[in-house]
Amino acid sequence: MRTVDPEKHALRRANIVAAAAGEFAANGVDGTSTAAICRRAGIGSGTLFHYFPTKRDIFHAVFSDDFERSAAIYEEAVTAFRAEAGLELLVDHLVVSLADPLAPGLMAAAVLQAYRDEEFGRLLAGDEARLRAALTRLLERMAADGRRLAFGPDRTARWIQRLFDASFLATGDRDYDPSAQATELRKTVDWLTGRQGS
Amino acid sequence: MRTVDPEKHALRRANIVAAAAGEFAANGVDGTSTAAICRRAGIGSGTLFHYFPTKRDIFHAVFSDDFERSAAIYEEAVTAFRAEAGLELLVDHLVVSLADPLAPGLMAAAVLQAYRDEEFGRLLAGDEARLRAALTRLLERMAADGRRLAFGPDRTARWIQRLFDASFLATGDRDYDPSAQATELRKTVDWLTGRQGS
DNA sequence: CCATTAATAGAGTGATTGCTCTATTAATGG
DNA sequence: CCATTAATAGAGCAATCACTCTATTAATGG
Repeated sequence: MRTVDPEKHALRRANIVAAAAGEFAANGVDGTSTAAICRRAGIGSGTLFHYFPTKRDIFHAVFSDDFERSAAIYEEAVTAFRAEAGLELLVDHLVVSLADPLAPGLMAAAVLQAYRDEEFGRLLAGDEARLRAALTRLLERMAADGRRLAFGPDRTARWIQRLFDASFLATGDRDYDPSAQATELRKTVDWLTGRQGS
Repeated sequence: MRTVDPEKHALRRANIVAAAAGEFAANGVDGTSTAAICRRAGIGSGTLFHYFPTKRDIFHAVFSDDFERSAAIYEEAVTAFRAEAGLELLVDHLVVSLADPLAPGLMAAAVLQAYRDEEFGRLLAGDEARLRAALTRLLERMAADGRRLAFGPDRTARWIQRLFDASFLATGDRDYDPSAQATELRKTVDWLTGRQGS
């Protein structure tokens, strides 16, 4: 008999996913050929389809791997003792993910895919909903503590999300300035959440 | 001899562009086949390529037609007597274009295309730059009139743009509420531009 | 050290792609 | 009413696509 080493298998799988992410970010789902993924990953097509049944499944994997990690952070933020600390945890997480150079391309590819691929749409909506739920719960607590939010907790949560969505898109700009962006992002979030300051 | 009627020609061309826009918004550039455009426009492939040399050119036309109309509005806004009125004109224009149901799909398609198609990248960057220049000039005048902007004029202009970019993406959501969205958008712009109020 | 089977490569396949070419129709000017 | 040519359709083509199939290698457990 020969058994499968789950650790080695996961590693090889992750290597393919990483190569695919680069291609998808640059060319979108339909613009990426399975041959291009193979070339970048340094494998043959037989190997690729040994790990994933279809190209679509590779695309799903790129995101669901990431969403799992994010869900853990959302959970942690909600259970924070101070609501402010929880919000800060979420904002930090988002600011960090802004640093990923693949982010704008992957985001654009995801928007298009969500239209045509119902399963992927649900995947994406799930992550959005989890983040919004976490933000909303924290904002509700802050409002109860006397913070004057710009809008209701749920709508303010949406705006924070939207702000980051927009920033993801902006990271593709040639003159994008990460540190100025992060500072301004935090200041805007502060305004949305009614934090005192200049 | 037989001459070409420029008006009829433009009309037929516009019909193809409209059909193509719908396909591109739903499936992206690579996900849209020229056959699909023909089907939707109700024409044969021979006709399609009689009006446009390549699929890429059709995609460019979808945007450059729109950018021309926008450029005229930017121009009008900058030459407004009161800077506030000019800004309002721009915001109104953006809010109106948010109503286009194709907006989020086209935006996603555009982001991906900009990576791989240098000419299109310049086209897109040109419109962005024109809008930002108009916003910046108006904000500079407002700052000189005593308005206290959230950031410098140029960076505030960027944030206004980004806010709308984010809203374009949001219009794809199932529970998108246009009127609440517009109200909140204006309130956020008011904050960014230091307008007094609640 | 052998049986088993996971891992891999790459040639091959039918379907689809963007686009060309040819033929036909119909509108215009004289 | 005819010559000219814009407008249109659709068959056809080389290239590319996602994916399958077969063969080979190499790692594991007994």
